[in-house]
Amino acid sequence: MEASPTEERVTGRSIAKATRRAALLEAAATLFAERGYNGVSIEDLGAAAGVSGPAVYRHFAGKPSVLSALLTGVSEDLLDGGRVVAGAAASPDEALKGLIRFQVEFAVSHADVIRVQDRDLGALAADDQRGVRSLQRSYVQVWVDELAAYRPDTDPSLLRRKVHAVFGLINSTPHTTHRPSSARELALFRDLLEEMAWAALTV
Amino acid sequence: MEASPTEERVTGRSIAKATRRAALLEAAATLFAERGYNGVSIEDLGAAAGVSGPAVYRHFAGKPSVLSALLTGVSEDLLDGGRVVAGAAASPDEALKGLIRFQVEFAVSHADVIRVQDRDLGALAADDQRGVRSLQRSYVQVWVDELAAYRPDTDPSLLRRKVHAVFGLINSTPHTTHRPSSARELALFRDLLEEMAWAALTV
DNA sequence: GTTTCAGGTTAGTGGTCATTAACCAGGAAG
DNA sequence: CTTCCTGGTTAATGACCACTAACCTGAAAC
Repeated sequence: MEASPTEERVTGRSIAKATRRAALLEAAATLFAERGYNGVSIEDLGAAAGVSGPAVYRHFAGKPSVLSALLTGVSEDLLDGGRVVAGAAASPDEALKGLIRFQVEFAVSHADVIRVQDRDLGALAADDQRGVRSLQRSYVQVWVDELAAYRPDTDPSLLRRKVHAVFGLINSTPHTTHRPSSARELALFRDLLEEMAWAALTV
Repeated sequence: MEASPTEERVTGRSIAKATRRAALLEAAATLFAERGYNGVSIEDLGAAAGVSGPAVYRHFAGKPSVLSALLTGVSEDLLDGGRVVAGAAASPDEALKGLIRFQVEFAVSHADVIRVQDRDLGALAADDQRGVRSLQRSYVQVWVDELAAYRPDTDPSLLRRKVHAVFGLINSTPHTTHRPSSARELALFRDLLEEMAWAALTV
C-alpha cells in the first residue's frame, strides 16, 4: 500500500497545477471585481492567468465553480481569522477591537474579493450560495457574540444589524475611488476606519 | 407658430408613453438590483413592464441608455435633495443631521437603485459614467462642506474619506437580508442607522 | 525506454441576446 | 373621413460565449 487516494504525491506537475489554479483564482478576483462575474469570459479569465480559454476546465468544472471557490475561500478565511482573533482576546471589548482591526486589514488588502463577495454572491447556484451564506452568518455571529457580551441586555437582532452596518462602513473601501497612495496615508486611513467603526459599533 | 419644439402637447398618447417609460425604469431598478445589469436581458426588462422585447427601443436608444437614465436620475435626486436639506439647515451640525436623515430615508426606501448604483456604475459607457460620477462628487461635496464647517482645521481629503465611509454604513441596507417588517421595526432601524452614522461622522 | 495520462491547444457547437427589419393598428391632426 | 406617424408586434441577423471534441506534448511511473 503506497498512498491513500487523499495523500497526493508532490511532483513537479502537481506544483505547477496548484500554481496555475491559484493564478486563476487571483485573476478571477481581479477581473470579477472590475467587470462583474457576468462581464468576464472564460477566455478573459484564462488569458489573465497566462493560459487560454478551455484550459480553465482542467482546473474548475465550469465558470460557476470558479466563483464558488473564490467566495467560499474568502468566507472561510474571514471566519477562521475572526475566530482566532476573538479567541485570543482577553475581554469582549478587546475582542471587538481586534475584530475591527482584522476586518479593516482584510478589506484594505483584499478589496477585490470583498467587492466580488457583495456584488456577485447572487450569481452563485443555490447550493453554493447557501454554503457561503452560512459561513458569513457564522462570521457575523462571532461579532454578535462579543458585542452581546460587551453590551448585555440588547436585542440580538439589533446587534446583528449593527454589525452589518459596521461591515458596510469598513467594506466601503473598495468603492473608494481615491485609494491612499503612500504607506503613511494607508496607515492613517486604516486608523480612521477603525475609529469610525468603533464609534458606530458602540453607539 | 403653434408651439416651440420643446413644448409638447399633452395628449393621451404622450401620457401613455411617459407612463411606459417610467414603468421600464422601475422594472430596470428592480431587475438590475436583483440580477445585475449583465444578468438582465432586454426581453426580461420589457416583460417586467408589460411589453415585450424590442418595444424598449421605442423609449431608450439601447440597453446602456436604460442604465444611464436610471443612474443619472438617482444621482440628480440625491444631489438636489441634499442641497435643499443642507440649504434649509440653520447650522452645520443641523445640516449634517439633516443629510444623514435624508440619506437614510433614501437608502431604506430606494434600496434597489442604491444597489444598482454601486454595483453597475462600471457598466456605463465612459461618458455617462463621467456624468454620474460628477453628480456623485458634487453630492459628496455638499457633505464635505458642512463637515468642514462643523470640524474646521481637518484635512479635506480625510473628510471626504469619512463621508464615503458613512455612505458605506448607510447604504449597507440593500445588503441586509433580514429587512425590517413592521413600520415600528423600520423606524427603529432608521434611528439606529442615523445614530451610528452620526457617531462615525463625528469621530 | 516505453507507456500513461494530465494539462494544454485549436476547432467546433448550440444557446443567448442586443439590435434591426418589416409590418400592423389605432389615436391625432387636418 | 382620410392621412400620418408612433408605439407595438414578430422574425431575422450577427456577436459573443460557455462548454465539448479531438488532438498533442512532455513529465511520471514502471
